[in-house]
Amino acid sequence: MNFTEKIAEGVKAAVAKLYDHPVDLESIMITNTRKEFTGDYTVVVFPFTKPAKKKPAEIGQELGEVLKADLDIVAEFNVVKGFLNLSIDNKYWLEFSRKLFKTEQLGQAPANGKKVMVEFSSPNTNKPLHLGHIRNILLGWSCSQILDRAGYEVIKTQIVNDRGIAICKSMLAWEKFGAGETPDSSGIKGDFLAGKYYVLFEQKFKAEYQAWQQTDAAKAVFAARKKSEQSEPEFWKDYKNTYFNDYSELGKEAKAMLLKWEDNDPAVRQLWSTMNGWVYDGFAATYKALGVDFDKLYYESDTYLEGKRIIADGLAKEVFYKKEDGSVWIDLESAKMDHKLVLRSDGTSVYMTQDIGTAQLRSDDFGMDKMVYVVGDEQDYHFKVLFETMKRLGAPYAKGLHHLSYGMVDLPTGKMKSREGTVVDADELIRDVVEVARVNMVERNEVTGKADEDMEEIIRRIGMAALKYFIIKVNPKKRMVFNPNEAVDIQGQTGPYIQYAFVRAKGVYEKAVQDQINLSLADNYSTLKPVEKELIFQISQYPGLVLQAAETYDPSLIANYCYNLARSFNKLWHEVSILNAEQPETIAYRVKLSKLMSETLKDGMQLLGIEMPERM
RNA sequence: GGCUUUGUAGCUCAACUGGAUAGAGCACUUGACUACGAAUCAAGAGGUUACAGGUUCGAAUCCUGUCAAGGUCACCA
Repeated sequence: MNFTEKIAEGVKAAVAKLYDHPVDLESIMITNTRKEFTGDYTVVVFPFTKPAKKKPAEIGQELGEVLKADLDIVAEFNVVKGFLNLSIDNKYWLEFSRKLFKTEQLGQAPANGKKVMVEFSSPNTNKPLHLGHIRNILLGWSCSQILDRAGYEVIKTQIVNDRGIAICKSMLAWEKFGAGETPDSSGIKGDFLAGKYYVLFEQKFKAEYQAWQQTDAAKAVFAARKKSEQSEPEFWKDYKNTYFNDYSELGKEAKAMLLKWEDNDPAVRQLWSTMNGWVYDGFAATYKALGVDFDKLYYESDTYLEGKRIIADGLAKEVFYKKEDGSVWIDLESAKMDHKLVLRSDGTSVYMTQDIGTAQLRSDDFGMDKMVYVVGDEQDYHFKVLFETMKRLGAPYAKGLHHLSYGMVDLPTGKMKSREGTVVDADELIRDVVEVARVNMVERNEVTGKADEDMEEIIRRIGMAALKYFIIKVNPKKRMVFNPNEAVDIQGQTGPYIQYAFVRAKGVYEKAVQDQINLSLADNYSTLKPVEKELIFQISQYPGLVLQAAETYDPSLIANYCYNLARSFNKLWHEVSILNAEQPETIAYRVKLSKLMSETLKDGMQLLGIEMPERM
């Protein structure tokens, strides 16, 4: 048992003894003592003022005396206002740390027999990945690592939005204007090439739309607008989709292509799989650079039919209802939501249809207990509706569905907008951060004069750590600001800072092994300085933190923890000497402590998808 | 407009889920390198936690209202 639990038990017994009052363990508030006070743990005594009918300070004094007498771990206590600060006997800290030294995999929870599926990335196949995807991918990857460590069997997946009008736009533009260009012939990465034609389509469409606005037909449409106060530019902006669907030549062609696709037209299907193939190759390269992979991919083109089948079933079970025009809806008013369309009047599927089908297919494949969707917060409502719908359909995993909703990544100038060309490309960003790491490394090497063939990998790890840590340290639900023009920090609360603490600690341990220092002498160490205790204390928090991060789906907890741990170690580093300590048992103890610290850091950072360099 | 999320130092973020004097980093000022590595450490300055009420021993955190920013309310995905 850990100290907190022992103290809680002690407080429970003491309150019963002193005030004849039962308290349950969960309601006892025990916090870590703030560093401006002496002590390790603090019991908040305010809750006991009612049953005890005494002043907080008095209760604290009485409780403290009983705890000191009854609990051998409590060495000293002091009372400040309503706070009872307890100091744990050094003896127990030492005993505790020796236990930690022997632990194999700190933080690895035993398997809980449950399966969880984590869906992340899920890009459209008409353009390359950007900064927003990076946040998504890092969150999803990190979450799956954390859940794995918390004892779940994890399946990493994504839904590839490989069909629909968007990809048809790219295909059409390529067919009309591409002149047979391929990634090989042009040297352009596949996802960028598809993106190029998507943009080209939008440009051609925009030109067509603007020309049309001058026609008499358009003028009649504008004159007949409902909101008479609306200005012409505003109206045309709102009208764009209607124009695309009802008037546009290009729109007509794109939609015709979509219909051919749905009819399995061989030529269209051929072009579709060719262009998607280019895109997948491009994505694969980006995923590799980010160090992530997936266990199973789902393609929208495969799942939308399953969705339609489930809608038909649900219609029979009266989960859904059909309107006169043939469209199918679900009434969620009893759950304080609206009516939502699940199937168009022409029988074709919508977004919701596909998600319903995908969920069912996944359950058929894996029988998961939980599923986490890593998707931006603009889709909060969509997932509320989806989860409620799955519940009503009676899916056994419905209550295990979770939307890991995260805020957008903003630029200092505001939102990223593809139309304004402010989208930060993922590949480019990765190249840039590694380049910053390289420049720094070169500067350092001019001083130290060391360089070798492993350097390239070390530089890559440092650059990626800087980028990943910057993004993952922010609480997912908050919007975050990223300035691509400023180099990603490598000093202070950053990935490289944590890597540096790791490299130091690891270096000390390796040197100790090389010098054949007798590490078993650590058992004789008995003094224990505050900086050492602080480190043990923090390391002891790690397993609980992993579980908390898993429960809250929040990798930023781990990120902030790693920083604090690294900071404590750096502090210790400056305050005391490790290999040059006076007593052999002190050296041995500190070496072991450094090793434990470095292993914990490495593990924590691995959960964030950040690799540690051997040297820096 | 309805619903919803977020407002914390100049900037980027914390705050153990209601606990003590709201903490870090960057930037700024000042000290500490003969490598157990200074990508570090120590110190200084920087705050009416958007605003106004309320709840209680105690509020950045919970409730109400106001203001600001974002999202959403498609037979788009």
